Amino acid sequence: MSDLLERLRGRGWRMTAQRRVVAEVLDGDHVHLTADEVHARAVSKLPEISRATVYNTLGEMVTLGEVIEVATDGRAKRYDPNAHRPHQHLVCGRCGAIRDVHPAGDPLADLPDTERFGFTISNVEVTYRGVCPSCATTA
Amino acid sequence: MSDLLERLRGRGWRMTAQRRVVAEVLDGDHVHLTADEVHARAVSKLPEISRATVYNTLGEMVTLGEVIEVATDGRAKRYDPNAHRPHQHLVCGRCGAIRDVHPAGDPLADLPDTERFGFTISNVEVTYRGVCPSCATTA
DNA sequence: ATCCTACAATAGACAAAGTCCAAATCAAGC
DNA sequence: GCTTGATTTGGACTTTGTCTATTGTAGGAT
Repeated sequence: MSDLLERLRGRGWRMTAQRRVVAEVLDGDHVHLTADEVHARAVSKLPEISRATVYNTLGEMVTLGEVIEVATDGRAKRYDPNAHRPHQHLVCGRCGAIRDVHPAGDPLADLPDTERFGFTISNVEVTYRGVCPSCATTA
Repeated sequence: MSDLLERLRGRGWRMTAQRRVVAEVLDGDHVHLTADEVHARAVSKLPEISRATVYNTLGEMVTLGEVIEVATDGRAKRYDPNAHRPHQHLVCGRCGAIRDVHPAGDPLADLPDTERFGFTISNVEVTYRGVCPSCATTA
């Protein structure tokens, strides 16, 4: 289960109770928590953990490339532990629900050289926006 | 030149000095200012304009569909006046520069039904990330 | 041209999300 | 079990954005 924790340990990451709890809370599929949500859940397992530590830890996991930061709504950033399976996101504009999706095709190939302005492109983020089934029925 | 202003006027938008200034500041190609940047520029044309008014005005322009809100970095939202020419964004991870780009193909068509989870999808946002030429030379 | 009135602008308090720092604590190698 | 450098902590601070009560004004009516 806890792949994330294993990966981090395997990189010689110094292990502390706080880091373990953050990794446990964040691990899983279709998980896209904000820093505050991570903190709230972490507190229930380790009451004295501070907000600063949660922010630090999430930032380190992002730097290590084990977690991806997604900005789906211009509010709080969300953290996606599924960094090793390339995927995109499908977001409900009403309730904010997020699903991981796997489109066919390669969006990078769709961008002609003339449209690259000399940039060295390293990745592409695709966000599909719409309304989820349960919001759709609630008019 | 000021297409944005024209479009707004044409919709019966009540015109005030403040709204005119915001529209003028925001108009153009490859423009992606934050609300505070818009405010700063607006102040230089109309010193007594307030931050709240800039936020209100930008929000209204978004609601009217004349301006698009883009969240490229999880920090401040940026405002893109180019709402009537469908396009995507190319972002430099170092300096934050943003260019409008026009990829070939339709990313929506790339998402199979089985990956739509019953959502009604209304639009797709593609963000290419990389390093711009001038940041690349500055090692 | 002037008057009305609903809509718009303002200042400033407030809130949410995140960063920074100096001091205290602790994991892990010896 | 020490030592030490990495980690955690709490709280102040910053940035970004929202809300509200009050004042101002655009534009139609007269």
